[in-house]
Amino acid sequence: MNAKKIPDIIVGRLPVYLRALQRMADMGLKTTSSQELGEHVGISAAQIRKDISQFGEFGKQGTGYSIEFLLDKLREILKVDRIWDVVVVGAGDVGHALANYQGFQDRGFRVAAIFDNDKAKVGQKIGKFVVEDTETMVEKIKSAGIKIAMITVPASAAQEVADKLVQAGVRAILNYAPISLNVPNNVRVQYIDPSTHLQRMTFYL
Amino acid sequence: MNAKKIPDIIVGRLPVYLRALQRMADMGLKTTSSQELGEHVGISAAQIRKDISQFGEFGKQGTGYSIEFLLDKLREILKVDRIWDVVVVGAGDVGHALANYQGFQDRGFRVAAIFDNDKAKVGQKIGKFVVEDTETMVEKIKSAGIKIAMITVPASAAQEVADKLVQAGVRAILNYAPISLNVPNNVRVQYIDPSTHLQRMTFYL
DNA sequence: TAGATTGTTAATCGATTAACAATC
DNA sequence: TAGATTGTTAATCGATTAACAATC
Repeated sequence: MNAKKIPDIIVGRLPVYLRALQRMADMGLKTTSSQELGEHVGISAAQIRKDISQFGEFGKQGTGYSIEFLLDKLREILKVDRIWDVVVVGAGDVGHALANYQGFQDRGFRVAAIFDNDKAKVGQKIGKFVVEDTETMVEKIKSAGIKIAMITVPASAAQEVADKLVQAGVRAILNYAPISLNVPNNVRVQYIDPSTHLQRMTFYL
Repeated sequence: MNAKKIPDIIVGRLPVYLRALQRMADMGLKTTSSQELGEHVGISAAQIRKDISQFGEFGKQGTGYSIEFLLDKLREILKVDRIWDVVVVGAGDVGHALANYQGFQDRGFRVAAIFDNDKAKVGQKIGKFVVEDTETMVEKIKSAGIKIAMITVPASAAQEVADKLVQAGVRAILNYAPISLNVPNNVRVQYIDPSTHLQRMTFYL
């Protein structure tokens, strides 16, 4: 489908462009240039043009890019021109925050369920969700065809949860547990670990 | 101090090595090799040796690296051989989760205060913290000499908060608001946006 | 000693930037 | 038309990998 192989690093920048364009659209802007978009996201104009041109000729010489058109194209490329169901595993503070998070709206995602293995938590209400038992998780994910999960359990349990998710057919994992996960090649993992992110900056202090 | 300029991309991998080594130490292991460490974090052995060798000769031919020794060195390099005070701005669900987060322990950080501009939230208790008024923030950060902040306010308020933080002397910002921040060159920003992270993976689904 | 593994060099690979013809 | 900005090429820059002498 994608003629040439798109480098990972380019795919990684597209959501940033998408977010900035969405913001411009919200502000009522109609068109932008690689120059202007670059200033917003801190990336050179040349690189933005190169990145976007991997997927087609979406701009016009002299006038730049139609924001709405480019938004549509980027959503299509990133496959967020639809709504993906996502499950949360772990009903602690982070799981709680994610279940209530309004920021998935309009970005292509919707929390579908939240699981925990603690019987004391199972059955509890979190926002509009009822915490479900991890024991039923694989079956539920399989039958619902869910492909995306977020792990918010302690590090000690994270690999085990990841194994179950993979078994259930999940293909993309957002991991909040502070540990590197071992998954098959066809499964993607993204890591969110505040301490790790902070440690990337203390070097420069 | 650092003889040659260390590339950003290398600095970014060090916290991942640190985390894996900490885990190995917790498991009671004494030594490791670039090979073994690489398998844990999904990075080639050659790259790990190259990265580490930027800072000194920390290994021994034939036997590899002493985990404790390498931990000490990495903590020193990343400047997390001390405890950094960090402030949280925004007392919503994410701010709440961060204020209670146990994962900063032993990673070099400690939440020192949490601020919000909503008078209804000011004075409320969150774990062991009392939410403080954003109006007092700049003064407090300055007098405490705090250099690190986490922003968990809505996107619409994030740039304004960032400006205040910079004014207060903050040099490292972990931004949970879904927006690119504009800050001076001497201030670092790391971004945590679950939707953006998820969108990096949907491309491959 | 024999085996293992580092630190480093050189080769390869990939990403970014600069520049500009094409064209709206 | 004149001015602006794209898409693309070639040049540059930087990162990764492979290989191996050094040595524990």
